[in-house]
Formats: sequence, C-alpha cells, structure tokens
Amino acid sequence: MAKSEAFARIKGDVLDIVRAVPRGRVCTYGTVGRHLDVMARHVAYVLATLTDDERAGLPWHRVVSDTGDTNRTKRGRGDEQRARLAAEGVPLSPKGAVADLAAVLWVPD
DNA sequence: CTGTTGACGCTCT
DNA sequence: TAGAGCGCCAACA
Repeated sequence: MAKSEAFARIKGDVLDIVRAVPRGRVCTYGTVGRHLDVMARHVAYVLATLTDDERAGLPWHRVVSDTGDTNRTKRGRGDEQRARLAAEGVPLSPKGAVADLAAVLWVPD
C-alpha cells in the first residue's frame, strides 16, 4: 500500500465533488478540502496533477480560490479557467477574479 | 534525507 | 476596503 494510495482516494472524492458542481456555479478549494477533511493545498494539487483525460469530463474550472482569484496560478491555466467561467455565465472582475463569489458559490452536500 | 515549491488560506499593514 | 506577506502540509527534485 503506497502512500500515494491515500492521495488517490482524496483525488477520487475531489473529482466526484467537482463533477457535482452545477453549471454557472463555483466552489472554493477550502470548501471542498474541508468537506473531505483535507487541506486546500491537497485539493489544489489534485487538480494540478489531473491528466488531460481526467479534466476532459471534469469542470475543474469551477473550482477557484477563496478570494475567487483565478490568476493566482503560476501554471498559466488561469486564462483558460476564466474563459470557461465567462462562458458558463459567471461574472468576473476586471482583474480576473469572480465578481460575486458568494452569489455563485456552491457548497457540496 | 534535506530543501524548495505550490490551482491556497488567513492575518497584518 | 484593498493589497502584500507569512504559514501549514505534502509532493517533487
């Protein structure tokens, strides 16, 4: 049993929750992480290590930081995320962050 | 085994 | 109210 297995379990849960996020709605790493009893960094890392096949049917762009800032990433995927959010009808600030996070914030059951 | 980085969050200024 | 910095925890080099 490798230590990566524990990470794989979290990964599956994260994918399940992210997949349950309705269109036009977003969820924060902290919310998902707290729901899974894991740290926000773990959720972020899970999505960061997602393969092209994984994120193909996964609305990973609906997961944003607590501040709603999508440009915080250093991997340059923030541009794609913000474009997808705009297509979903999520209002974004000129800075690239969610305008009204509380309005579009979705909490996992 | 040690050091650095990081799709973040919270606190201080 | 907004912006910048520091800290927690795990993976990666």
